[in-house]
Amino acid sequence: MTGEAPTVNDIARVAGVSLATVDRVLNGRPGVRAVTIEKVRAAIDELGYVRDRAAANLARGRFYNLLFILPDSGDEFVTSIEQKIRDFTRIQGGDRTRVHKIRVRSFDPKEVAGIIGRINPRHFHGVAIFGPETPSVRDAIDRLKKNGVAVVALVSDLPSSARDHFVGIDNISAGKTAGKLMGRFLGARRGRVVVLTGSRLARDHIERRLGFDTVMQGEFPGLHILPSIEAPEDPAQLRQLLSRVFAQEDICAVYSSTGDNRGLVEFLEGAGLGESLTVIGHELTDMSRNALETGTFDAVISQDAGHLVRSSVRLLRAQIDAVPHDPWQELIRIDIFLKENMPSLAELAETPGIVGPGEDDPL
Amino acid sequence: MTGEAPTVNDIARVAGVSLATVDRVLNGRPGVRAVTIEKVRAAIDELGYVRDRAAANLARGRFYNLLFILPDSGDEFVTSIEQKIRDFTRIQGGDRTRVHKIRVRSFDPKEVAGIIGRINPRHFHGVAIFGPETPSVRDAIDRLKKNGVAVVALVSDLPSSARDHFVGIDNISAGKTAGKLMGRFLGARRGRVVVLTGSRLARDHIERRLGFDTVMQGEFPGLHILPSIEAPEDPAQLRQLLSRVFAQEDICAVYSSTGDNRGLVEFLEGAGLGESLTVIGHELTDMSRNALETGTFDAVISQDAGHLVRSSVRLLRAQIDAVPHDPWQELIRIDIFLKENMPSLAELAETPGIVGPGEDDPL
DNA sequence: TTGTAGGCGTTATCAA
DNA sequence: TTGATAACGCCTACAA
Repeated sequence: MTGEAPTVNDIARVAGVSLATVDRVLNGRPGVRAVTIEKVRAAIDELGYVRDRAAANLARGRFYNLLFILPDSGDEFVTSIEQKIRDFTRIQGGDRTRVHKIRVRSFDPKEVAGIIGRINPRHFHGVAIFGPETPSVRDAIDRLKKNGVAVVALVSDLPSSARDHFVGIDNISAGKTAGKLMGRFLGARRGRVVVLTGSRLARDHIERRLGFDTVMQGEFPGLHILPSIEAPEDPAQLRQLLSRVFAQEDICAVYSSTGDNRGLVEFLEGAGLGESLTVIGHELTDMSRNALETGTFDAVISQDAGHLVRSSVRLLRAQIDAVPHDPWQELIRIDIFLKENMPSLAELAETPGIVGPGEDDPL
Repeated sequence: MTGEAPTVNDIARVAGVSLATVDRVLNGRPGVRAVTIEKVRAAIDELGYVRDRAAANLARGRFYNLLFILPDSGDEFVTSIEQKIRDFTRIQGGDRTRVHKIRVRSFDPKEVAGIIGRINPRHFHGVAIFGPETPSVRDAIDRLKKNGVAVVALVSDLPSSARDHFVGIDNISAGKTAGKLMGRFLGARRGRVVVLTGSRLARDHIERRLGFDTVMQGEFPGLHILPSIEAPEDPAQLRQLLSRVFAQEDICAVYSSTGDNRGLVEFLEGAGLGESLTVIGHELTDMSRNALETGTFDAVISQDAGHLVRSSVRLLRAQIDAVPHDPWQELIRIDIFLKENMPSLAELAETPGIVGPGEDDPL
């Protein structure tokens, strides 16, 4: 039951060949007779051999150099992704994975394509891209892939490209979820609904709006959805804009599909509007967490930034090594947070916490 | 930038000592002069050394033998945890971690304590326990801990014991979440609410009920919560019982705090009641997923079984190695699923999927 | 108190 | 087509 795991040596012995031959079979290298391959195979099956990947990486001297390309905005959500990349490095440091990041002028297709084009395939083995879906970006990704670099699209999918995976949520469903929740929360109430979208040239916001509208029109015809407002990134500008919008009568709800909640929350709390309206935002950030706490927000639709980062890393590594992954683990969930189920920071404080390499123990 | 990572050899060279001395300092072993320790420390800092834990484990020949103790019920939720343990083994096989599991007569304190007491600390380095909180269980855990075995409480906390961590959700908050959602979904409607609880002698169900009641009484006084019904595990029995309960007038909602939705869903669909009632259940299982799809369930409060398993394993390993963990990653979220944000099986099918050790490549 | 040498499981470089 | 043999980064006898 506790018997030590079989190793290549065991296989070699059982198959009556040398280590080198076993290795050739294991790694599908040429120069082995079919008969010999069969002998080795048989031994592998018989012993139930499973390769020790850590030892393999050690011997190979393999390092995983990964790059995250993120939009260069002050957006709370993007900032939290950056933070999680740092956390990852701190915790997982020393597992032969190095994660770098670069910020690119907010969804500027030329810039993004340029950066991708300049990636040295000998240096970076995998890239996670949070960027716009344009022909130039697509072509740059396809060239990267041709050069053997693993690629995942982050947050906003790039389905027309050759990216290996998409790491993020289905934004149409996220929009539908927001819509359903809003409709049910409002119940029999009728009125106008303000919708705020991001200024990004990205699929994610368009898709959220689409999903939201689908549900609202289909299931809650009593609510009147106003035309989308493209939210400026500067919180102060947004506040001004909102005060004009709220001059209208009969507004009963707000749906913000952006990942930046600063301007909206500041406006609502300043105007004392939060309590009376049904407000649903995106991404659990400091601002939205607070807004849930005070009752300004009724719900937040979110995707876990830490999960996005770790999932990207795992998928890139799996792609590089051509090994399988667990799709359930990599599926990013569309989180719904109410005040009641919001993960509290206090909860985390009770645990040992993320400690650095320790004064006397650089593990 | 890509410079190879520093190794013990580099430290030895820079500090002007031997590998063995470096190792002694790294592992805090005795027999090194303070001056030497300082030299080594300095070299470590200077080079920014981070230990390669995989190599360390390889050298040590370390294996992690972990044991999951689960209640022996046909419960869908427990079954899904078992499944995730198998998935973990399949995917993570070969990372020097062996996960075993044992089923214990459903929440029988004597049995559980007996099993825990019989664990050989030389064989198992870590144990995850999903069991009842009784003095005998607590004492058995405390003895285990004294023998140097890492212990986590799974799903249902054992706070009075010496367990190292709790892996699961805050069930009071989960109950509150269900209550809030139900209250808001019902809006102005009034009526009676049926509550189903598990037959387990466990904290989790008591806590859920507590949280649920708190919110209902505090925020939705128009709803009348009926006394809890302890649901029998046999679906057929539960159906019978429910048909008697539903003879009452004016029932507008059902909250089931169990993780087994078979009997309830079968009853509701059989009686054609799903659509008109507001129904909230726990745990995303085949049954509840289906019930969301058809509209029988309005929402499901859940905790990710895969996350529970992986988190337990990571925490046990971190405890065994005395290394830090990422509390954000280990925090189990209280998931809310509506039909709209339910992870679909189809979504997973598009990916490569969990493949076995492959015919020609036992990686 | 310190150092040397060998080994963990795998891969890679030779030579046979 | 095969097999010795030396790495990889770390740990652990045992020797000095």
